Amino acid sequence: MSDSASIAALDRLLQLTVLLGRDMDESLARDGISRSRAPVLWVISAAGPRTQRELADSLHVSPRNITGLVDGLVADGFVSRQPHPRDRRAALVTLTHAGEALVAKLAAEQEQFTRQLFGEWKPSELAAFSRGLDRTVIRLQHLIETEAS
Amino acid sequence: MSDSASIAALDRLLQLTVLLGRDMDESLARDGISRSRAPVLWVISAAGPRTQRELADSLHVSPRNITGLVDGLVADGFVSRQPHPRDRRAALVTLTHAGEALVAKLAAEQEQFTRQLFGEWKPSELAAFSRGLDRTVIRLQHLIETEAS
DNA sequence: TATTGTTATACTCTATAACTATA
DNA sequence: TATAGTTATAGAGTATAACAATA
Repeated sequence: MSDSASIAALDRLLQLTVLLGRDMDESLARDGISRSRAPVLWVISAAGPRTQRELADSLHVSPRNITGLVDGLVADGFVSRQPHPRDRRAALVTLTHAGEALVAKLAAEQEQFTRQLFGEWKPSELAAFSRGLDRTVIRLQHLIETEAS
Repeated sequence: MSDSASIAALDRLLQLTVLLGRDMDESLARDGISRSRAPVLWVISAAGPRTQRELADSLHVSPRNITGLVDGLVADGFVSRQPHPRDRRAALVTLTHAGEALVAKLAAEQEQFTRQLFGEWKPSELAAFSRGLDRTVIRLQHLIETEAS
């Protein structure tokens, strides 16, 4: 039955989601940040200083929520609100030195985690797995879009 | 570089985790339950009536947290607290008829979701992907255990 | 003494709605 | 008028600590 094989695959995927979430939470907690706040840093690190509206759109959360996340990051010294050069309503959320250092640390830890997770795999195995992940992501995005409409 | 291929694989895995979480949240919300409460039903459905202590251990959350989750499930009519036959301190959290119906509905939806996600895959592709998931879960469980010690 | 589950308390994350300052 | 971000308010989920009832 190909059906039961699919169900087993999804079960494992969901299990993996839970384990990955738990591991990430603990790892991030050791670095003094949470799973909700970390993506704020990643977006700014990748795209440069952003307004809170842009962050809210990128992360698919409400503007009010971003206010709270940024408040926390400011209190912990990882970002600062800089005046927007052309719009006095908006603030540009910008990485501090500590924020940049944290992003670098998170990236290094993620690299080490990757090595622990996939280091012993044969290239052909990794390639097949990656193709599977690709297809699943694409399929899932399509499902979400068609559901939303 | 096999290294960059691993990093790309983990990136996709994390992306998949986010998408899967979002989709699950919405799907569960339509059924009138949350991502924190649903696993309570799954455990009871699979293993029979459980004490709150057992649920807390199974789900790796605090007993206090289980009190709140069960309170919500009781209020929504999906479970009831039955007296424990041999321990008057404990209560056995038990599925109601509505709870059993909900679990059946969730299982059916998950099956349909599986078909949408993997239905068009070739058996060989699915098998390779599943093996990859298996290995990743096992490796991750091992990492978590060694970290904890 | 130890365990079960509660009350007390507190924090994070999330949302909607009303409001202020600016565009 | 419209937009950016705030205050006000509310609710879910999470945790620790102190406590009552029972083992």
